[in-house]
Parts: sequence; C-alpha cells; structure tokens
Amino acid sequence: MPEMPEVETVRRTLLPLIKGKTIKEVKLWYPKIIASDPLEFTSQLAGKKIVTIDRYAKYLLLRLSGQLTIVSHLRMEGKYRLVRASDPKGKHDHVQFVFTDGTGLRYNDVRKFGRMQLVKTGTEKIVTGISKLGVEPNSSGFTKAALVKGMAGKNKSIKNALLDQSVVAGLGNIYVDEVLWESKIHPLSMANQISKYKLGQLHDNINALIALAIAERGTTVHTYLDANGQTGGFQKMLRVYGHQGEPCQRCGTPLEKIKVTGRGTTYCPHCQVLYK
DNA sequence: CAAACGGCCTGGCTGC
DNA sequence: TGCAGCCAGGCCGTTT
Repeated sequence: MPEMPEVETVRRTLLPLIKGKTIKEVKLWYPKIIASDPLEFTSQLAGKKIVTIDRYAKYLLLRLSGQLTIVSHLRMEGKYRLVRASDPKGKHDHVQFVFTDGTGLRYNDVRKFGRMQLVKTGTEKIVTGISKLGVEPNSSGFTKAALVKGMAGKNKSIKNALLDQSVVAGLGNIYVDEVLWESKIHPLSMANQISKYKLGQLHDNINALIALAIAERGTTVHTYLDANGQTGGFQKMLRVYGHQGEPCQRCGTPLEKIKVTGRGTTYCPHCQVLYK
C-alpha cells in the first residue's frame, strides 16, 4: 500500500524512465481509472511530452507540455512500469501511454482502486482529495505549532486523525502505527487530549520516520514495487505493523492487534499511553 | 461543519 | 477439493 515514502520512490524511479518522451496515444482498457472525462483524457494527451514528475503527499503529478498535469493516485496497489508498447496486456493492466519511440508506460492495478485525472497545471486543487490535504512531513509548513493546532480541532482518535490527511498529509496505515509506537501514544488516544509536549515528540518522529523510509526506498509488505519492479527496504525496520503477537522491542509485552474505525491497528498495550 | 460509514475492487487465506 | 466468508485498506460520496 503506497504511502508517501513509496510514492516518492515511484516518482524517483519512474522519472528517468519516461522523462522527455512524447505520448503518441493513450489506451484505456479500464476507463473507470480515469476520474475526469476519459475521451478528453485520451484526446488531450496525444502529442504531449513528459516534462517532469512532482509529488504531493500520496499523489503523483505527471507534468506535461501544454500546461497539463495528470494527477495520479495509486491507492492500494497501483503500479507503473515501462514496457514495449506492443507487449501483450497483462490481466491487471488498465492504462497504457504509448510513446513515439515504441515504448509504453503501463498502469497496473489489481484492485482497480487507483485514479488518474487530467487537469490544467496549477489547478490541482480542483481534485477532491488534494483540496483537503494538510501539510506534508518535513515541509516548512509542518511545524509543531501546526500539529498542535490541527489536533486540537480533532474530536477523534489520533490514529483516525493521522489517517484523514487533513492535518498531516501522506501517512497511511503502516506509518501511523509505526510512529505512534515510536512516540509511545496509544492509537485510541483522543487527538485533542494529547499534551503539547507529546505532540512535539510525535512531530519529530513523523519527520524522522518518513525521511528514513524514503531513504530505504519505502516498505514492501504485500505487493508494492517501484517503477523498476524493485521492493522497498523499510519492512525490515517495522516495529509493530505485521508483528502482532510478538514481543514489543521496548518492553517485551506481546503486541496486540485491534480495529480502529475499521483499520487493522497494531500497538503495544503496555508502553503506548492512552490519553482520553 | 465534523464524524461515521458503506462502497469500491481482487486475491489470499481460513474454515467447513 | 470446493467454496463461502472474511480481510487487506485509501479515499469518496452519503448520511448522521
């Protein structure tokens, strides 16, 4: 499940594969992946060149000539890879950008959750999800004060508040569990009841964890691969996610797995403090 | 307005 | 072996 470190790794590995290439045509094998008008998507992209790739939180922004941007969200299992355009379509290949040099950028997504949308560059905020995003870890806007203020307005669990993207943008289920363990905060703690001091620690841990995960090229737990088909390396550093029943690495207490508003949540019942 | 919840999807796993 | 049922979970639209 790509979260911000995985999406950043995709951005870095994909860019050199496609930068400067010109789109000849777009094949939509499963049009529902396109959140904007599919016909307009294919017609507008013909003849456009890949200029660069940016990222905002978990969104990839493919910058094209003609002031166009493809906003792409991989959701759970979306993947990009470069192929020969004539290669047979795989079972879960849904979109192909055919380049003038005979190669093709394939979008593959087993669960079909991912979405792409074509917007005019600079108007990305018209995309529903982007309009509601808070600040990214390790960005200038992500200050301790911003985290404290954001959480003060959240009458829900810290787990839920970190997953909703409106205060901190880019964390998903894995890194939220990891950072709450690191910060010794129980996932069911109410976001607006956690002390300023504790939120300060959480802030520092979010920045450190995300930076480390990006340096490790993300986490592969189920099916995540970068644009070169490589796995990440952070999974070996996970402390709680996927380790339910094993002893906490700090205190030895068996880690527990619970549901927090429908999401699997692993934590240490002994050393993660409940604020309520 | 914020919070909660069902739906979207397929494959892997469990239990009968 | 077959198969129903559950789980994985980010985000969106709808309801509360």
